[in-house]
Amino acid sequence: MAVNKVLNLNSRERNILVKSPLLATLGPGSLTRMIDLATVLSFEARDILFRDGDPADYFYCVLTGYVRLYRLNKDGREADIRISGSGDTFAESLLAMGDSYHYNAQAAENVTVARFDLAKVRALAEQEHDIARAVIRCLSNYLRSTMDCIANDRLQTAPQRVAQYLIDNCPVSGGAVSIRLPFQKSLLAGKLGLAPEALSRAFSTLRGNGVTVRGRMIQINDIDALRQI
Amino acid sequence: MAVNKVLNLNSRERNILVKSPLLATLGPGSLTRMIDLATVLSFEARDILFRDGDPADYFYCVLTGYVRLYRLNKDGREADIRISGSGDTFAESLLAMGDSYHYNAQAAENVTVARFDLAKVRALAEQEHDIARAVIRCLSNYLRSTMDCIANDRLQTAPQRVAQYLIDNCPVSGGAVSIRLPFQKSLLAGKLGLAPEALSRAFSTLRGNGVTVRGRMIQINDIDALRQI
DNA sequence: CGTCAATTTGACAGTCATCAATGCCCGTGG
DNA sequence: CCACGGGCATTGATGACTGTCAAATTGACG
Repeated sequence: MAVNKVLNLNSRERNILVKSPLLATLGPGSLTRMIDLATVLSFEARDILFRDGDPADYFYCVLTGYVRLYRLNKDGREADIRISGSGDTFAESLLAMGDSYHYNAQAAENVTVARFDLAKVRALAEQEHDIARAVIRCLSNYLRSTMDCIANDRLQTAPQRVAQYLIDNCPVSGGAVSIRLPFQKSLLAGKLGLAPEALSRAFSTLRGNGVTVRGRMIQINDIDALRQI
Repeated sequence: MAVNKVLNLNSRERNILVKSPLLATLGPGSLTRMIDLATVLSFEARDILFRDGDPADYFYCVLTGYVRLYRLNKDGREADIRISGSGDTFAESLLAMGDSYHYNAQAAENVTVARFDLAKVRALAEQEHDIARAVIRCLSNYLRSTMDCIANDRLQTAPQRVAQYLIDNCPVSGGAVSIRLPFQKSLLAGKLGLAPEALSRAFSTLRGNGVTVRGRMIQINDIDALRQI
């Protein structure tokens, strides 16, 4: 498994990295030092980056594709915790503490990631204020969105979660739009805490609210109508 | 509402604060400066500390009692996001960004909290490495436990969640134990993402696994039996 | 255009929320 | 210390929602 190659950091990848939330706010010196620490890896769809409980020496930043973070119960059933896309970091919370991963990470499709040595970044953050500040920002953002996720899980039904997702990912604020899902529906289902069948039925329900689905393309007649669900 | 008095920091409160995750690792200088920033407030049961959307100038650390963080859907239904107890901080993620709260905070019982000015702590964290490091630690811990919460919500049934809670809060690792719940069952229900009735029924189910409930006292015949659920 | 995987649809069961009624605990005041 | 009251917790009945399994259909991609 986990066929991956170490690659050189090409300009496109470097560009994504520089714009990622973790690095975007750094000064020139810190930025260079961080980029020098980065190793680019590529994984094929379904490859496992690491498993729950594995000893942890690295954290990651997604460059292209999507990585699925999930956990298993003892029956082997999977539950997604987060879907990380371009620019997102994961396992960064190990910068503070901990020597093993607390969830599984799997490439949802062909993926390239930047890998950072935890100990080296930890040391760097001790020296450079702006790196510590950036880490705090990232953690705060993820904490906030994770808390949002709990609230959504506990308050909203399947159609409401899907409507919410569409609203949150609309380029415009009102009227009619078309969206193209950036990944498979089964991945979206997991992200929303649903079985794929439940996502499909939620879309069916939303058809009555002016939502048309054809493959990955989704047409929305009236965004404001979705807010009322 | 929100009847509260500003109090001086007495020695017991100071002691709790010094042992809290946020302050426990600080050096003498930073510790003093942080404590000097703290204002102690007290709230009565059901008082609202702040509401979702309120402009935010402070974050908090619980000294005594429990504070409920929750959000509302548009029908007015509530969902708990976290229950903060002694030593726990909340709204600390606003140290990085944001000028308003993202959830409601309510005293679950009579409560005393330490309040910190966000801007001042932000400035302090810029100067003192150990404060930034402590903030990173706190955020990492909360992020981890919040991700755990999502996984538990999505993977476990009500009796499993309750069993998990009992296991996590057992002073010993095996055999028979008695636990006293630190708060009302309705609060535990919310913490576990359940309606109070569902918690009650989960306890009924666990009776078949050697769990006896009388008021806040819970007797467990065999902890290892709970792990098998 | 064909093949395989992804998605949809149907049928069903299980879990949990909700509402209502009853019983119990806990803190209050005597 | 005991009695009392009000809120908390339990229990029953019911329904909504979603997970699961299986089969049919569609879509993606070579």
